[in-house]
Amino acid sequence: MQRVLVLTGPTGAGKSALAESLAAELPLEIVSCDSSQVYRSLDIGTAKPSSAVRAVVPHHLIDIREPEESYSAGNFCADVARLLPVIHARGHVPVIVGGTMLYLRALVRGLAQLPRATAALRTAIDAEGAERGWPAMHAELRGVDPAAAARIHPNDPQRIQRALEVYRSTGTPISVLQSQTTPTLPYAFLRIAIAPASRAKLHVRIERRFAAMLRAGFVQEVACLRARGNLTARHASIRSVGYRQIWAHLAGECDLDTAVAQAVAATRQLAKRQLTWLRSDPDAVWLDPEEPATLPTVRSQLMRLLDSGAR
RNA sequence: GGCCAGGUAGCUCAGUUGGUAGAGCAGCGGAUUGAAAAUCCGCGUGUCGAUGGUUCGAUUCCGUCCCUGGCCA
Repeated sequence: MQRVLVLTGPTGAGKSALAESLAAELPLEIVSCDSSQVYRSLDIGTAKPSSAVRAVVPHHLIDIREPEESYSAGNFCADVARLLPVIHARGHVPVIVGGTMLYLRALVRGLAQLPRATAALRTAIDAEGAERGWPAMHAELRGVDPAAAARIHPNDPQRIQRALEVYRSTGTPISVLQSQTTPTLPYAFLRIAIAPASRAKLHVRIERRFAAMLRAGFVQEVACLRARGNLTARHASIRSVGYRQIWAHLAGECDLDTAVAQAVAATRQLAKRQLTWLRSDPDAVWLDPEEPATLPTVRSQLMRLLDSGAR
C-alpha cells in the first residue's frame, strides 16, 4: 500500500511554511485539506498560500468553489482519490497539508455510504425545527433511530437534521449506515502533527497572525464579499473563523475592536478543537515547528516516500 | 483639598436584610461520518481594595487609608 505524508496541526502552527520549505528541495505537490481555502475570494482570512508560491509549487483543492457553494468531507475524499494517482504518475510526491480534521479522518477511516445533502430537504427540516423546536425533532429521531438519538444531543440541530435527512431520503437509520464504514482509499496516511510546545505560544502566534491579516486588508476583503450581494451569514464560507466576526461588524452588530477580539478568540477555540482531534489520533507523530530538528525529520520521511515511489 | 459613585473570577458585572459568593464572555477538557474554520456537551476557591473595630461570625455594618471615575473648589 502506498504511503502518503500528511502535515496537519492547529491553525497558525506553521504547517504551510514547513511545506513550503520542503517544496524548495523536493518535487512536491501540495493537496490542501482545508474547508475554507476551497473558496475563491477568501484569501487573506484563510491564510491562503500566495499566488507566487502557488506558481512555483503545485497546490490542489484551493479555489475550487465559489463562496456561495458548498464543499464536504465526501467531496474531499473523492477529490483526493482522483488526485493522488495523477501526482504519483508525474513522479511527484503528494503531501496533504491542512487542519480540517473531519476531512482527514474521513480519508483515514473512510466515510459511510450516505446520501449527500440536498438543499430542499435541509430547508424543510430547518423550518420544521425552527417551528417545533429541536428537542421535538430529537424525539422524532429517537422514534426512528434510537441509536443515533442516543449519540446526538437534543441541542445539536446540525446533527439531528443530518440524521433525519438521511432517514427520510433512504428509509434507513443513519446509525445503521454509519456502522458499515470502512476505509475506502488504498493508501496509508502518515500523520505529522505540527504544534508548538505550549498553548501560550500558539496563542501568541494566532494573535500576531490575525493582526497581520488586518494590515493586509482583511476587513476590505470581507466588505467585498458583502458587496457581492448573494452571500449571507448562513453560508459555510462566511461562517469561517474571522469572516463571521468581521461580517457581523460590517453589518453594524458590533464595533471593529469587539469583532477583532471575537475573531481572535474564535481562532483560539478552533485551534483547541483541532488539538482535541489530534490527541485522539494514536498514530500521529508530534513535532514542534520551532524545533530545529523538525524540518530535517519531515524531509527524511519524505525522501523515504520518494524512494519507495520511484523504485 | 471637599463632595459623590465605584473597587467582587483573566474581563464586564450581579449578589450577600451579617453565616466566606454567581452570571455572561474569555480560558480549559470532551464529542465529532457529505455545512466541520461547522455544530454541540461538560468544567467556577476568587486575599469580595488594605487595615483596624463591633460581632460567636465581616466580603456585607462602622472608622481610617489606598486606588479609579465624576462633580465642586
